[in-house]
Amino acid sequence: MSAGWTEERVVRLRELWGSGMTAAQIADELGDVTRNAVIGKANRLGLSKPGRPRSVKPKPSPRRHIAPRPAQGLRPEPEETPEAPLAPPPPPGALPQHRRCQFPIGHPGDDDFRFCDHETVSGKPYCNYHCRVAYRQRVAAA
DNA sequence: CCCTGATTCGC
DNA sequence: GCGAATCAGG
Repeated sequence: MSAGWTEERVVRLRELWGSGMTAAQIADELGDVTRNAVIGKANRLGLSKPGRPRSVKPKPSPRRHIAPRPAQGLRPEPEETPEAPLAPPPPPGALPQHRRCQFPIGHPGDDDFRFCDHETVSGKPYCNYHCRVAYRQRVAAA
């Protein structure tokens, strides 16, 4: 079964990728994807560092042949993350669990891994800050 | 030979 | 858009 790249999974990918996790680790964490899929998706998202622009390749015809691709050149840089929520989350019991931001903080599997726990915005599973992080590209048009 | 991310290109 | 195959570097 292939769970497509839902927004939640994309968000996890972004966080994990930025957290210094390797593609293999991320793939294992997300599950149901290979590291190639993770890297491929990361590339499409505009992540990935232009450190090694692999270009010089004869490309004899290992698979099939030509495809009129005009090259990709520049890719849009992702916006910088907005202001981080420095304020501490509400104390336990101050909010019902379903009103707490479910955004993962830290490295999954790590000892201090936890969730954001700030108050959520509306019906969203995340707080104001993480909604912007999570749904950055969405809610644009119009 | 193991791993890493990056790119290409058929689907 | 997706991801295996492939590449290139450590």
